[in-house]
This record gives sequence, structure tokens and C-alpha cells, in this order.
Amino acid sequence: MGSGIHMKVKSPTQSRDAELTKAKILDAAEEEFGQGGLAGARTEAIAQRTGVTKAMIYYYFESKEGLYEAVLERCFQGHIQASSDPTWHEGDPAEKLEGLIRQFLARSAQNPNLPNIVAYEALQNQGKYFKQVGVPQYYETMARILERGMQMGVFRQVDAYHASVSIVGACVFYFCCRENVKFLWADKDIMSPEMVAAHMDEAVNLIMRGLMI
Amino acid sequence: MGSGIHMKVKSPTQSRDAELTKAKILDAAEEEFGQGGLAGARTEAIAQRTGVTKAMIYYYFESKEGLYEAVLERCFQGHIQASSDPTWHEGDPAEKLEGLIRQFLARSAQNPNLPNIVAYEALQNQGKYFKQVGVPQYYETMARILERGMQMGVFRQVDAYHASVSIVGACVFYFCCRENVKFLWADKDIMSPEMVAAHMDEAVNLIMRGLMI
DNA sequence: GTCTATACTGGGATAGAC
DNA sequence: GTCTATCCCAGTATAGAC
Repeated sequence: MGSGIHMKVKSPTQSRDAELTKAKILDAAEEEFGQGGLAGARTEAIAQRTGVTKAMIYYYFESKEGLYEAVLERCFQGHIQASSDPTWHEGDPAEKLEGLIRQFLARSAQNPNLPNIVAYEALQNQGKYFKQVGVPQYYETMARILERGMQMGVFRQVDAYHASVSIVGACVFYFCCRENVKFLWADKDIMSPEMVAAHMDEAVNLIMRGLMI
Repeated sequence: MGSGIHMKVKSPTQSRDAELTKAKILDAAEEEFGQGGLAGARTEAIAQRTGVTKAMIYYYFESKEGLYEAVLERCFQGHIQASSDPTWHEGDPAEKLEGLIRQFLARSAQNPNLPNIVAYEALQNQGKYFKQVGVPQYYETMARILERGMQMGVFRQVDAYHASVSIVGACVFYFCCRENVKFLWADKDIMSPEMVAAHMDEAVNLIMRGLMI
């Protein structure tokens, strides 16, 4: 998963490994940005999580914004790469859409920072960095599956973009507003595997049935 | 709507009207909290919008948190009062649910601060103030309509709470993440009446069809 | 490459005059 | 009831030693 360029075998056991430090900063930053967004995150907190000093952050990423961009690129790479797979546009559109949605839900459940960052990006930064990283193309992929499904008579007639946004909303709201809705399940952990599976099934059913002819 | 206690008829025309000042602060604060949430809002900005000084905010609301609570109570009062209307639980459940959803969408469109505050509450405050103000009961109302619809055989069998969350998500995501998705419509204003109406129809159709037997 | 120390700024909150 | 002035903490960013 590393760049592979840095394969020094004799690297000393001491804490002077640039790639490792960078990676640790990115991990900590993702967590912080997930909690406060770009504006709310504290560089001091990121440094403390990482175990280095604030100065290191500026040494490697130049600014808070630079770090934020690096985090965004790294953590939405999965979504973006997945969405550019041409096989989404072959075979049964209903099956493909369900696959895309389930993958999306699985990623959100596995890393709850992602949904938070999505919401914060819109609220704090007007989606500026998102556009830069190429997230909008994810919606394009979904819309294209919908278009093909309509042409093939699998889906009813909808506005592909509006529908895509509503679909993503039905999936992601549970995660990014989990702190608001957790009160509905006093005795359960909202991110437990069982609860996540239940949300997945409910959301997928609502969406797929909502689209069928 | 005022307390009624303060009914001085001979109040001078000069700018020394407590109720008016309070109301102006609340208006400005709602806007600011909509843009930055509790943590991100700046009291200085609220004061400037209002045309008074920061000191006034503390004079009337004691603290930033106090102001925030007052804003929340005022601006979600509509949702909460509406949801406690017993007539939601009479007549055709499908019709009632659609009515509730359309009302919810209309309110969100009319005051886009609401969806933003909803999201910020979850992200920044873990829904703490929301619970205080009684927002969770809104979901209870929706869940109850769903339950009755299932009993009557109008809706298919779903988990009423999970479904409610997905429904709200499908409705509200368009608004609170409008800055992320605006790029999908390069030439249109996402909050224009036409676009809002289109979202409404798509969301309502997706949800209602998704629930029907 | 990593640290300590510090310059600089912004923002919440309060004291006290009017 | 409203203002000005100010305290003080927190947070970004940098300089410079090691």
C-alpha cells in the first residue's frame, strides 16, 4: 500500500522515518477532520494523536489546508476508483445499482469519518475541496446506472441526478447524523454490526423498491 | 408570541426595545449557527448582523450556549408542534405520511438553516441540545404512522425506526449537503423553487413507492 | 527530521461608564 | 439597555536549536 520508493532495509529503529510519520499524521488528521471538519480540527490535537509536534505537520504538509487535501485524497480514493470501474455499466442495472449502494454503505460503516467529512465539507467549505478531489463523479456513475436502467425498462422514469442525491441521502444520513438519531435506540450501539446491517437492508429495500417499475 | 409581560405602550421610538433586540439577535444567530454550528459561529458576527454589540448577547442570553438553545427552541418549534398533532394517526396512513414528509420538505426549503443546524448538531454536539429541545419525538411520530400503516396492510413490513431515519435522510440530504451536490447542476440554482419542487417530487415518490406493498 | 519556544491573531467573556 | 475597553485563553504558524 506504501509508495514502494522508500524501501531502505537498514532503516534504524529510531523514530526518524519520514513515510511512517506522514502516514501517522494522515491517520490522526482523518480522525480529527472527521470530528470537527477543516475549521474545527485542531493541529495540536492531530500532533498529539500522532505523537509528534505541530511543527512536523507544517514541515510535511505546509499548511492545515494542505493536510486536509491530502487526507481527502487518501480517504475518498476508494469511492472514486470504484466508481470509475466500467463494469458498472454492463449487465443488470438493478443488480449493479444495489452493488454500488451496498459498497457505499459498507465503506461508510467501516470508516465513519467519511460520512462526517462529507457533511462537514458541504457545511464549512461549500464542497470546494470535494470538487477538487473529484467526488462529484461518484454521482455521475450512479446517475448513469439509473439512466441505463430506465432505458432498459428496469427502473421507472426518474430524474437521475435528483434520485442519486436522494439515494445517497437515504444511505448516509444514518451515519453522519448518528449522534442525533441514537436516542431512538436507547439500548443499542448504532454502529454495531447488527444495527448497521439492519440499516443497510432497510435502506437498500426502500431504494430498490422505490425505483422499480 | 412574546411573553406579554412587557407591554409598555409608551415605549419610546429610540433603540431601546428589549423584545425587539432579543428577536433581532435570535434572527442573526440562527443564520450564523446555520453557517458554522455552535462551535463555528462567532458572537462578533452575530452582533454585527444584529447591529448591536457582543455585550448585548451576553446580557440577554448569558452565554453562547444559552443563545444556541434559544435559537434551537425557536426554530424547531414548528417541527415539534406539528408532529404532536394527533390527527397524524387517523385516516389513511399513506396520505398522512406523505403529508408529513411534504411539510418537512417545505420547511427545510423555506429555511435552509434548519437542515444545516440538524447536521451540525449531530457532528459537533452529539445531538445533546436536540434531545433537550425534543426533536427526537419527531421521529417517533413518523415511526408511529409507519407502524399503523403496516398493521393496516398499507405499507410492507419494515423496521419503523430505521425506515424513518432513511426517509428523513432522503429528504434532508439535498438541503444540508447542497454545497456538495450543486456541482451536478452547473447551470441551476439548487434552492430555486423549480429545483426544490423537483427534489420534493423525486424524494416523495422514492419513499412512498419504496414503502408500498 | 524532530524538537522547544514564541510571535501573532482571533474570539469568548466581563467590567464599568453612560 | 447599550456601549467601549480589555482580559485571557486557544490556536495557527514559524524560527532556530539539535
